[in-house]
Amino acid sequence: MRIRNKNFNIKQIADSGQCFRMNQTAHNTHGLIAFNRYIELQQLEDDVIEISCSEKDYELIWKDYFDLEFDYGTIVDRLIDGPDDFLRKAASYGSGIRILRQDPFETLISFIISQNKNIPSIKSCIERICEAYGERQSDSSKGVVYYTFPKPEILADAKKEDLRALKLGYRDEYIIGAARAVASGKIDLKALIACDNDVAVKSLKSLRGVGDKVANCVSLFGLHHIEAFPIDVWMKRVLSEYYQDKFDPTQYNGYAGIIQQYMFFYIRHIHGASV
DNA sequence: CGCCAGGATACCC
DNA sequence: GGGTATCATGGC
Repeated sequence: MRIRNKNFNIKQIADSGQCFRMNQTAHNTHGLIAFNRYIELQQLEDDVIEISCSEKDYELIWKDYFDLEFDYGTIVDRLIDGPDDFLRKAASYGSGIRILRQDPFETLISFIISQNKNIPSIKSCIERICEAYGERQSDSSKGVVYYTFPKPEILADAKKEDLRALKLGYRDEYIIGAARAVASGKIDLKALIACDNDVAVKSLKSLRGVGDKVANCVSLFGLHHIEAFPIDVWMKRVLSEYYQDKFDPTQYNGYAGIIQQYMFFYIRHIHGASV
C-alpha cells in the first residue's frame, strides 16, 4: 500500500544505525525483517512510500514501527532555523530520519552485540544468530527466504560454545544472561516502556554486558524513550570537536534522542563511514 | 603489522 | 570519583 508522509526517508532510516535488518535490495528499495515479517519499502518520491503490506498490517504494526504519527517536521524546521550551526546542517542532512519502535528484546540483544563493533559486522552477527536460532520463513510472492529473530526462551537455552562459533566473541555470555533474564521475567522489557527513561536505563544496566551506551540505545530504539541520549565513539567526536564537551542534551527537553540521531548520522557522513 | 568499531568490566590509585 | 588493560573479531 502507498503512504504519504513527510520526514520519512527509507534509506536514511536504514543507514541511521538504529536497526540492523533493513537493507537495500534494489534501486530506492529496502527490505526489512521485523516482528517475524518481511516487507519491502520503495521510496517513490520524497514523501511517497510504497510498502508491501496489507492495510491491516500497516495499521497494526508498521505505522507504529516507523512512528508515522509523530511530527518530526517541526523539530527539523526549528533546528534548521536555529542558532546551532552543526545541528542546522545535521537536521537538514538527516531530515528523513525517524526513531523506530523496534522489538525490545531484539534491540537489547542487537546492541549487546554492537559493543566494540562496526555496523557491517553487527549486521552479519545478527544474521548468523537468526539463521541458527530463529525460524525459517519463506515469502513465495517475493521469492525471499528469511529467518525471524529468536525468542528469549530459545536464546536462554543457547550454549556458549555454539554462540562462540557464530563469531560473537566475548559477548556470548552477555547474550545468554540477558535472554535468561527476559525469559524468566527477572526483567520485564514491556513494563519498562511505561517507565521513565532513567528508570529503564538503570534497570537495563543491571544486566551484565549492558553499560550506559547500550542501555540508552535500547531505551531509545526499543522502548521509544526519545529523551535517551546514547554516546558512542562517533557522538564523543561530535561533542568534543563541535561543542568542546559542553553540549547539554536537556535543552532539548524530552526528545534529545532525536537530536542525537541527526548528529550521529551527519558526523558519520562527514567522515565517510560505511554503512 | 597496527588501528578501529553505535563498549563494558575489573582493577588500579 | 577518574584512568587503563583486556576482552573476540573482522576490515582496512
